[in-house]
Amino acid sequence: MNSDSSSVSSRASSPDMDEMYLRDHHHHHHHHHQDSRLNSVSSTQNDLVQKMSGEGLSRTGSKAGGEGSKYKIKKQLSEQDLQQLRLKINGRERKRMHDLNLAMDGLREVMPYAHGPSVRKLSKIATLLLARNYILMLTSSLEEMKRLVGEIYGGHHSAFHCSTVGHSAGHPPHAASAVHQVHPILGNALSSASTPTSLPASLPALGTIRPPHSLLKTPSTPPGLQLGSGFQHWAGLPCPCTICQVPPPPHLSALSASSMARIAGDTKDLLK
DNA sequence: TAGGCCATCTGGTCCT
DNA sequence: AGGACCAGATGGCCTA
Repeated sequence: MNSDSSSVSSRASSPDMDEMYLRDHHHHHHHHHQDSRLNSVSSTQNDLVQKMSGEGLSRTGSKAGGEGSKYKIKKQLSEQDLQQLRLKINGRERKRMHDLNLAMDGLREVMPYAHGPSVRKLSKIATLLLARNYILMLTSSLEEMKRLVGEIYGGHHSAFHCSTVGHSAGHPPHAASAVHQVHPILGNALSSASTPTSLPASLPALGTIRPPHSLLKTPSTPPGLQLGSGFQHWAGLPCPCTICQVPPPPHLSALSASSMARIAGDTKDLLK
């Protein structure tokens, strides 16, 4: 869907909008709302009043148009200055959003789903959900790897290692298994991205995946997902001990690959 | 045509 | 004061 009307300045209006505005708003009116708004900021105060009173506009309209005090306050500035300021602010905001979209593209690039010209780009919300689940999957894979490595080298070292370095010492006993519980249902969470109401039911154990918007708006990680000191260790400095430097056995790689394939496969639901 | 996704504008708020 | 961040509103584009 967004393959061409992508987030990064693929819109016809993005990069040199300021110039366009600067040129256009003096000459003719566009039917686009952006232009009309700019006009309202600029010299055509009549247009402003008309547009504000015409329809129940948002707070944008009601505020500026309601009493006109804004104009009185800002009248100290010349209208040219006001317009320049608006353009400057708009340009900054535009750039900010473009940078955000660039970061989103960068995230898409590293996500395990099929890339290609024929594949529709993940939506933003789908990208974020997939990234989250991908991280969970990697975390669980890491936990599993640690567990298997511990089995290979015997429980003593494993226990000693973990308690010494603090990988899982701070975890409640179920912490790792909780992550493991996520693993089989990552796909459900992914495939449910477009139907967010089904998400909580699909993850009863954690109860962490919420409808997209509340998920995105919630900065704090739910208790069930807090990865604790162990995760910080693994995600940060490399562990100096020998266990952490043992390469994962081949069957673990296969496991990761299959998981990735599953996630990538589920992505198709998001790409519908 | 309805709904999803998006870019943009805009004013408010917070931070430096 | 100026910039960053945020959320609401709006309209365009695309797809089912």
